[in-house]
Amino acid sequence: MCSCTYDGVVESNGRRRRATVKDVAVEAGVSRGTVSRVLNGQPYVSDEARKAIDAAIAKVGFVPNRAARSLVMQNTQAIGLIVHEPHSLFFEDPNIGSILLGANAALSEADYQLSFLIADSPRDIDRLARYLSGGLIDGVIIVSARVGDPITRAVAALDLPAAFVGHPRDIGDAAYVAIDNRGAAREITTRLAATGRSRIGMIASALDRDSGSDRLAGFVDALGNRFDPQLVERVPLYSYSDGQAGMRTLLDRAPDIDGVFASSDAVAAGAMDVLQAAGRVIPDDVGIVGFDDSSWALRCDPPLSTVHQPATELGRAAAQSVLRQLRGEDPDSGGRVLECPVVWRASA
Amino acid sequence: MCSCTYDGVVESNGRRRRATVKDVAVEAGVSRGTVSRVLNGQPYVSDEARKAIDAAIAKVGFVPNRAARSLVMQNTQAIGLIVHEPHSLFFEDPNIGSILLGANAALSEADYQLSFLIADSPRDIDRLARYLSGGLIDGVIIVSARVGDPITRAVAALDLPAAFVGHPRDIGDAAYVAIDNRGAAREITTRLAATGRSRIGMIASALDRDSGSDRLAGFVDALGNRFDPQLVERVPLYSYSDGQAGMRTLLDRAPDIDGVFASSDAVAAGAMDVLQAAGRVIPDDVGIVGFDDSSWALRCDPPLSTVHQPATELGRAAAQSVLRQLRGEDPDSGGRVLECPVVWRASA
DNA sequence: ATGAAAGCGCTAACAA
DNA sequence: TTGTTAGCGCTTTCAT
Repeated sequence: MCSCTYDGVVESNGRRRRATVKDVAVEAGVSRGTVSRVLNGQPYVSDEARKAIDAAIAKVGFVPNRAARSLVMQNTQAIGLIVHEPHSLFFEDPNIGSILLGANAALSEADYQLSFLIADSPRDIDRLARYLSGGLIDGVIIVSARVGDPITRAVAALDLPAAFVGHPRDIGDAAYVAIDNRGAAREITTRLAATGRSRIGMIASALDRDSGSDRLAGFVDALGNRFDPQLVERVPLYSYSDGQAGMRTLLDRAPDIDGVFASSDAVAAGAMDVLQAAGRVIPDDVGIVGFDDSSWALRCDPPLSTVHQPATELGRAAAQSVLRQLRGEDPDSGGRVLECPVVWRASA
Repeated sequence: MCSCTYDGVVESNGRRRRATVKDVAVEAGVSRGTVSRVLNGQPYVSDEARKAIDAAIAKVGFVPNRAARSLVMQNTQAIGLIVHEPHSLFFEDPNIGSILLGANAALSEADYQLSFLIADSPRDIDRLARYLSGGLIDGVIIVSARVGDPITRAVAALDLPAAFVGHPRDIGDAAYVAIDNRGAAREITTRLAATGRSRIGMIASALDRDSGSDRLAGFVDALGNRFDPQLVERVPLYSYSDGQAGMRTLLDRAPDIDGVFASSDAVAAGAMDVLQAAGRVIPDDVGIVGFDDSSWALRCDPPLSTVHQPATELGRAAAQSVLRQLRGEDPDSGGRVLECPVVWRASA
């Protein structure tokens, strides 16, 4: 139960008004400077004054005006998180929620407010650029940027403290937190091959992003000279329906396929449904693995072998990187790469 | 391609600094007042001055400081959207993304920034209350509040312009935008019954929220005296796994069940998987319907009959309500209830 | 049509 | 230890 009163102060004309430092000062019988010192936990305040001020704050229900403080401090204690995902797609991405939560947790500890900013239309991007440069935000976390992203450019132009989740190639030496998509893809493909498969294909998505192209590269790495380009099908999105479509094509082109690396769990789920509808038994006839370790993986039957993404940690680390930059600490010297273990289940 | 330069202004000591109205004024050879008038599109500015100022703005790369403007205007052109969902659960809710997008679209048109605020822990709620009262936000949209929610109380205490998505019973005459959960539940249950089912059960979730209890009430309405309490199973969440659990219990208790109203599509998907695993054929042996018309519905096999929620519209309408309140227009006289048509597919 | 000047609420430098 | 004062960058009277 919160006992806070947001009473404000009654003016001579009878209207209520939000209390200001001045009201507190008058009520406590001290100066505004002293009130400010208490507010900011600075030393050189007598116990007596501090007590009087605390009482006065409670009495008039004072809450500092952040805009005023921002104006003088040149900071806002708020950090933006931009997801540059087209349209409503970002809710299909199982990681974004966790990234958001991880970032929020880290910022919350440092008493920063997370502001989730949506870039849903060109107009949004414009407004966003203005917002970023308007000084309402001290730093920014950028998720799922592409190479050549206008948001990336705007942030660079503003040199706003920023951290990327993922690693587009054109962010210079900006901070980023990523996973080793290529290494993980290589590892899970190798394991899939080790289950005795000889005709392994891939449904590759989102090749315009580092995550997508890296997963494909890892797949190629793992197969080495056994790699057959015929067994790779490219689709636009990490989605269930693109998984279905990709699998249909692959099945047409190579009915003898006995292993599939799907670029995400959602893609794997779509592929699995198509395979099963075509009478294939998983994992007996075809082994299949995904990527993300999202809720899709457990909904599959049999449950999906996949790569676990530390999404919460990605968000948390990105937030911490921004906070560190804000404190003027070492700029993380580039980026951090987080572990993403393979989770082996029954689908392969 | 954006030609904006965020150059700022070079100081005597050589360091770059963000340009201010004063810099623009000097550059254009006018006063700050005139610059401000141009910035705010006010009349009584000569074409000559306006042209000089526009040029100066471009030259020095001026972007207004929102904090300063907020301080004097007492508003921020930003509106918060609070989702009070425990933990990471809010990304499981298929509607929240659309609500977010709808709200963003409406606010974007009015040149407001949407700030998505997360209430993930008690500490968050505290910080949130401070944030709301800190004047960084002009109004707020509140999603999935429960009765007695501390956020609701804080907002009421601040009398911040607010609109609820959904209709908790204790929000007084605050604005809200909702669907008629009870009516829709009644309608879809009636239709399910009309397919010739005689032993119809329900998996009821989230009874601590208006949406959950209303759906149950509608179910009871529809069945009238044919209602059998034995056929209702209560589970905590609108989730796939709670759907599975609920269906197992129901199947144990009433093996002759031939119709199921699941309180959400995710619940229905869980229930459907359990039914099929138990050898029931859908819709021949058991008819099943859901609620939400989310991506779950199409992922089911056979696809799910369900109630379409106009989630985007809910977000948009809530945003518009807040904007109207901000403009001092009629406070919407309580709430709006949006249509939610039944979508009939193959599962029943 | 425009300039000068007074604040919005807060912090910080300087005096005392 | 405390009070005084000068801004932060902007808008907005009130003169002119």
